[in-house]
Amino acid sequence: MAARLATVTETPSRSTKAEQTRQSIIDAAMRLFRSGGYDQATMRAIADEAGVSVGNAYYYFSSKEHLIQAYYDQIQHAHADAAEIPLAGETDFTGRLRGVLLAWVDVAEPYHEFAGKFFKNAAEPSSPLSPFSEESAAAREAAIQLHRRVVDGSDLKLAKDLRAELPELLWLLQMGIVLFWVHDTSPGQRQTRDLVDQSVPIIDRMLRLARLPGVRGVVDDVVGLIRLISPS
Amino acid sequence: MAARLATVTETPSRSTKAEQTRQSIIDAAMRLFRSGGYDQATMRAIADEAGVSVGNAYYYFSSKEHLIQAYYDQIQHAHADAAEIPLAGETDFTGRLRGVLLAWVDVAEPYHEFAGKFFKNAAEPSSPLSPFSEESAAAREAAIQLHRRVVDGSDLKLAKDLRAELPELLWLLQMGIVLFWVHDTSPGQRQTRDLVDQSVPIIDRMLRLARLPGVRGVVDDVVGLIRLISPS
DNA sequence: AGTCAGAGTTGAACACGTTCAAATATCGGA
DNA sequence: TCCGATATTTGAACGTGTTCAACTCTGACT
Repeated sequence: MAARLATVTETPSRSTKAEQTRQSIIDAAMRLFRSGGYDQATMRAIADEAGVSVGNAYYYFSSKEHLIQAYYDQIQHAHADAAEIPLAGETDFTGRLRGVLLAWVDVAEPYHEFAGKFFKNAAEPSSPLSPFSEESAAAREAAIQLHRRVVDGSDLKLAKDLRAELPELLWLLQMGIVLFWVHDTSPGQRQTRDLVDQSVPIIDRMLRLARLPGVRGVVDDVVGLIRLISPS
Repeated sequence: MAARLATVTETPSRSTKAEQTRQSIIDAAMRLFRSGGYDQATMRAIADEAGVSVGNAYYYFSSKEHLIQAYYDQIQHAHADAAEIPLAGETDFTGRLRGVLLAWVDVAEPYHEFAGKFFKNAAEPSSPLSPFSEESAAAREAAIQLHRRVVDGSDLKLAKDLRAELPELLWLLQMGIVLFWVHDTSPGQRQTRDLVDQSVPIIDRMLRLARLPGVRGVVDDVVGLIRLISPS
């Protein structure tokens, strides 16, 4: 920490004292979540680790959940980065989708033990951590945007309105996979990876089927239904 | 409460002191959950209302979650009862499914405010309240059995293996509806009722489609996948 | 009737997330 | 340079779910 002592002449405009405190609290929380899991990372321990008082931590984060949200955002960003690899090198729809979904499993793996506790809080409808909440709108939109790139960069042939709605459907698929993943206790979350491997080709075949005359009507209805229930 | 004093000569074999205490704790919890919502129903308040000490409540229920499970079971039973009406009077598949799903919304309505908090606890994978947990196996099996009756008593024509798996799929549908319902803040949960009304005909049409030659293969794969991931 | 192991019961104590009145630090303007 | 308003920081205190050593009661056996 001694190495951190400020080169005083540097303009402090970009990192005021307050910003430093805020960041040190996030950093301390990260360290404790990683090393000791969720239960060890009490607000008192986080404050201690950051070298501030409990009340001060609450000055910057109005609840423990808001502090955890930083963790959540970090996974999102790491996923977006990791997803670049399959998105850059693939044009096949199944390859792109599989790549993006498995990238999430890879990125999230270190957080798996922690995820159960996170998930618990995220499940409460009134929680800002809920994937359907107002506060998560930005993160949700970013995730949907990622799936839009999966679709747009692929050679998939689809009806216009289904193509427009597909990213949101793929996001719902991802939520389902996350739900499974949270409950997956197999080493390395192998079962979730198997689920992805098996789901993707099925999705692909269903989408091809959607062009059949008899099927098309039902698909339109499903799209209409999703549009009805999706948060927006 | 004075009216409760025991007619002493009665054989106490069926309700020992312990059983009475246990029941009075459940009853007190029910009363407080109903009147004051989840936050008011602290373990101390429950114990007070039941006329026992906090520690005693924990002697019978190893956590607040286990106490809540009694609540959960009560909804299940009420749903099973309410579902008898549509199950007795309908042979049309859509009518039966719609009736059973709406019966759930009706039965669960008084618990809606409470459900968010319950849901939060149920979401944690390690929680006994999780619908996928070991402890919930009995309740889960009962719910699937209910959907088996929806299918068996209907005039639905289906391939054998899909028919065998359909109750479990319908249970998953119900879990999805519950997820939506928890987030549904519309008065009387009207949006959830609309969702049921619109979903059921779509499900019906999809099942009819499943007999088409080109579609059948995908359906088989989906069934295989569900079989892979379902808890059992 | 007397005994005693175990069931049942108690309430103080613990650690947690959170709040808040009070203390202190910061910084632009006189 | 000093002032005052505002931003930041403190730690004791609250109510929560949960634990536990100690206590009382019950009922089966001598």
